[in-house]
Amino acid sequence: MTSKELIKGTLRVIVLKLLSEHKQMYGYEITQLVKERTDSEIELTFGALYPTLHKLEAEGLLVTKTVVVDNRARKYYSLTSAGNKTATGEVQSYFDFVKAMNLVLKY
Amino acid sequence: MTSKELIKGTLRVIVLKLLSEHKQMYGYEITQLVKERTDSEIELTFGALYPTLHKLEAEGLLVTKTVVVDNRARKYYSLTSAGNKTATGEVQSYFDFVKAMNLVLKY
DNA sequence: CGTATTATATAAGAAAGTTATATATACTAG
DNA sequence: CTAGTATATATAACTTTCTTATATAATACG
Repeated sequence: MTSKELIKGTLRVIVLKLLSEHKQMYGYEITQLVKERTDSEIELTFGALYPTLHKLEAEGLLVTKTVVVDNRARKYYSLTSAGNKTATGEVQSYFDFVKAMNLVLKY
Repeated sequence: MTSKELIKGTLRVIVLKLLSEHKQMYGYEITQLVKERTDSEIELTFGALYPTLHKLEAEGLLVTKTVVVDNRARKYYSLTSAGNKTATGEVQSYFDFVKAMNLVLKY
């Protein structure tokens, strides 16, 4: 994982986007998908991921459902309709921000 | 200014890059150049900028020079050679991170 | 039987922002 | 002539967000 500090502010967007793609995901699954897609360049930590998920839940953007799989409790997170709208908006904001950054850094 | 939270982690890169382009810049000038280049999408706050500049100074990446212009003290910041090397590296890391983010978000 | 992998979660601490505040000059508009 | 805007630097209090450490527990592999 190259840049640890750059993840600041983007964790929320990552989570919203992945949950908008999948009907439901559990925490560990989210970290593994990010790791897989980025060839280990971005590795989410649980200490950052769970507070983010809990905050999204508190905001009413996602709901949870606990299921027992292989004798282990697994907690699934899925976006509400408000969560899906927010996801679309925040992904757009992220790309707008990257465009703005390009204007600053391209010289 | 659209996305306030996304600036987290990128302020340092912005400052390093702008200072690597210009022999010297003062704080206000940095905020104005960012605002100008991004058509006001990114507006740096002084409460974030000055601590960042002071941290870079403490790390030996920049040096300061105070000059009086129009009866007002103006503090110029300029990168050391170590600062220039760091700037190149951190700008590269930023772009690598954006590429990784694209891999996560492009689906 | 110990280590790695899978799996969730909290707590303490650090880092990096935001917002508010203080200070001060110069220019512009009413 | 004075109130507001622009120029200019800086600190302090506070909040958010992330890192690191810790606790817990089952399964699989060797």
